Amino acid sequence: MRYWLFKSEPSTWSWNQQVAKGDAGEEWDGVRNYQARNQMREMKLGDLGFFYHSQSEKAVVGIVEVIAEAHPDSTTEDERWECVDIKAVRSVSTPVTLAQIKSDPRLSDMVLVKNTRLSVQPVTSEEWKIVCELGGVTG
DNA sequence: GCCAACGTTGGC
DNA sequence: GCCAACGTTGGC
Repeated sequence: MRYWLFKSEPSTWSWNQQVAKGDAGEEWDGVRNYQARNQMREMKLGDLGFFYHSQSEKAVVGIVEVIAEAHPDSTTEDERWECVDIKAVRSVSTPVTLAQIKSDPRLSDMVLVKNTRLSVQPVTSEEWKIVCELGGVTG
């Protein structure tokens, strides 16, 4: 089991929209970046991820589960691009803000901090645990 | 709205 | 294959 982080601008695709999809979930499509795509190729069914709102909110707002492994992105004919499907698992009790993450020395190596522009990122199990605690998610 | 960081493109 | 120019992302 591995952990990930999915970044989205709430004006493009928000946590509320993801939740509204329910267990059917949704393609994490539109990724046009090789690094981000490569992360998705590594994902396995049942892996968990944080749902992060960039731009105005800048906070981890929910937890998602991978429900389909990498497959062609239906929004393009270009076969280079693949994506996974994810569904909302639960909201975090308290959104964990970027400021909080940055101020916690235990999280200083998070990709979210070090490579701000990568939209799909790996999260270590240690980081996962800490952010869950900060978010009031008891597992 | 600005700008730094970074990825991509294209000329050579 | 290198690198300058350009475009995009995202934090502030």
